[in-house]
Amino acid sequence: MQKGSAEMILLALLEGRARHGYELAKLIESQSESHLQFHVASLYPMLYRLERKGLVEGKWVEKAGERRKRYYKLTPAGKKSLAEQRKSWRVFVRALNQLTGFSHA
Amino acid sequence: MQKGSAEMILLALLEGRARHGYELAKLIESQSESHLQFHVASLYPMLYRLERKGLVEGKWVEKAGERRKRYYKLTPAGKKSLAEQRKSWRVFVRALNQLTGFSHA
DNA sequence: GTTGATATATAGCAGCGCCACATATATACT
DNA sequence: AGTATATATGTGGCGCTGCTATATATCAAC
Repeated sequence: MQKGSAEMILLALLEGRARHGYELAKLIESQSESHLQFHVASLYPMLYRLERKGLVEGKWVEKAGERRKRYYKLTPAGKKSLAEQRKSWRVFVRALNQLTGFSHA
Repeated sequence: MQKGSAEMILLALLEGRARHGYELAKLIESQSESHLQFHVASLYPMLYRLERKGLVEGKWVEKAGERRKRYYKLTPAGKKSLAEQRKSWRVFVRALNQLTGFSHA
């Protein structure tokens, strides 16, 4: 997995709605047909980091007959950061393509 | 700049012909219109790493009236590694696109 | 003769993601 | 009742990658 992109992916997945850690991991693995997978153990520290940076906000949710879960959602700062990361991602891919002829198709 | 991609870029640039460190840095900066730039100081350690891993091979070249330069070229292992990295890069971009709707165009 | 471009080198550091391990609960199988 | 599996979160330690700062040396230009 491409280093440095994990954060961007997490933010993107939280864009639509709040999700909890385990859900994110499963989502990434299934949606990408196991091409991307990052280890659950990496995920939680990453979420803490994002929370510490103010990009996401976590909230404990407890339901009867279920384990407690921590749902994360994007903060305004998180949305802004995601937009910037999307932009620089596009710039990067374009530049890489030009430099090396690496195709994306 | 996307972490983990520097190595791939260097290998790709050495694919055609041998180049020296400073040339690589300038090439990356100019060809990408300064969108990608990595600092000269990062470059040399990276080249040593690639050499230690057997992916490139360095050779000192001395010419009268010029500073000595160290030209690096791809080894067979380097070519193989580049091919693999290109492949997984494509897989990654496709998966990312599917997961997040990130465009590359 | 000093500045700027060319060219290489090293020490130290922070972030990112991995691995191994740990904990706890609900469900399903046997 | 016992056990395995899936769900869900947490932690300590580690290695790689790339950055910053700094150093050295030569050539061209002014």
